[in-house]
Amino acid sequence: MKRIKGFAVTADNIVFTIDGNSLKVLLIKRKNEPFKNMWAFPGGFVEVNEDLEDAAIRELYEETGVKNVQVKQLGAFGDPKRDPRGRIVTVAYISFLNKEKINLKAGSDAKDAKLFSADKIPKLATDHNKILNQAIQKIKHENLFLIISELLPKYFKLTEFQEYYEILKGKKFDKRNFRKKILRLKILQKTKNKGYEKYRPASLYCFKKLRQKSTFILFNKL
Amino acid sequence: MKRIKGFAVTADNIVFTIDGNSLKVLLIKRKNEPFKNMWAFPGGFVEVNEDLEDAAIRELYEETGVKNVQVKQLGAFGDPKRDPRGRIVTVAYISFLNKEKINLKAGSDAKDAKLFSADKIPKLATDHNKILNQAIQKIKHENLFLIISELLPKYFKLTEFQEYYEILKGKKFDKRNFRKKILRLKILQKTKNKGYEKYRPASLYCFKKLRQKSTFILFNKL
DNA sequence: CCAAAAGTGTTAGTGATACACCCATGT
DNA sequence: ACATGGGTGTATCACTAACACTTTTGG
Repeated sequence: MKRIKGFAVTADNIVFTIDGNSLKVLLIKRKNEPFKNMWAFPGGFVEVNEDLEDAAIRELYEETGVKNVQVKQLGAFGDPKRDPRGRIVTVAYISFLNKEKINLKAGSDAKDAKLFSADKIPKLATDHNKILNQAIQKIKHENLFLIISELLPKYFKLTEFQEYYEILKGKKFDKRNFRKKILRLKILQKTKNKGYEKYRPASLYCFKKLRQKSTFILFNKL
Repeated sequence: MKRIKGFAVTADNIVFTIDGNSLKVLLIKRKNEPFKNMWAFPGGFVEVNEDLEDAAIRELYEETGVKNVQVKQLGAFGDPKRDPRGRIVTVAYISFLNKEKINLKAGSDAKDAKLFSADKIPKLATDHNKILNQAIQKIKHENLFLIISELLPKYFKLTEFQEYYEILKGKKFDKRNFRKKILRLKILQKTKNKGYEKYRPASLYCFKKLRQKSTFILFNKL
């Protein structure tokens, strides 16, 4: 483990997905010191000529094979004692992925990659538990519809939409009221497709292509 | 102007206040290269053993004499080309100050310090215009009551509260409806003090000391 | 008594919540 | 025919928005 002179900057990814009926976080098991064998966010050093966000996306790809991700910055974490190698400031990025897109592969820096339920997180490397808590707080106060649109597949049932909403909010909603509320917003489009299942097939919906203005309206509606 | 090897990290302060009838931002005129003589946020290099937030608070004090500030992180900005001296990542912090507390003094790195109306900002050093826009966007989606509580003096008239709210929202509200709404939230306490002015004196209010729970409720009410 | 800001109530509309049954399909 | 999840309407309540006059004070 070599010490670092001056400042170094890392980019870390907090990748959320919904699987089964809970919110999950993608973590990797560290292969190297420091924090060897502990679970941590996928991430790593930003290169000197690389943009912070690009570094996050690159690291995520290298360590987990995940591609084409939209990331959103959570913030910088720079406690002087957060890394024994020296002064390492990390910039954390949040992303949301449909579970189908997560094709777990262990990369260079990771022995193993795994999804953990957000409410059953082990002790993570360095300050990653603190960062994760902040991320979870943040998403609770964000526009859930935008988040859900990233988590859902292209076509989905209203019931699935509601399930995701309930997982993110952490509580149940009345089906009739929920449907009225969503449909009133006119952000969804009913398609002619029907889900094929054991029982009565549901209508499938997709998101309308939004213009600037409607995105803004959405923002204020929760 | 000396070049920097590897990474350096700075902390910048975006200080908002309300003065007259507009939202203002505190800027300093840079004394040194790069961006000499341009307006910029008060800020500077984080020391190797210093926490990011502490650095922001220290720099703000050194450059403007402002003390006892609560700062909130906006995020990290790290375009590789944002500073000609090399790779400098900045972490930006937002704070809100009652105008009385801003006692402008030009410090080591600043020739001059001044409040600018948020809608009349000149071309600033490096990416500071971009950062400021992001800060303004952020506060529009934040809990205005918490922000107003930092901007107002300890005792204030409901009319002042409403003025501040209107400035932050960028529109006018009906006085009767506004008062009903605020008072219904029960976050304010009427005091026995009365403002002394030319005309009919107004009751002065202050914020109740909030417990955890009410802070949370507040959060969801806008 | 005049000027200026403080203070106060009612009504109509809109969105949120609570609540229970029938429908379409596969087996 | 039954089991399962899909789909629908109505009544109440709370909050929002529109709207104008009286009160208190200093000069």
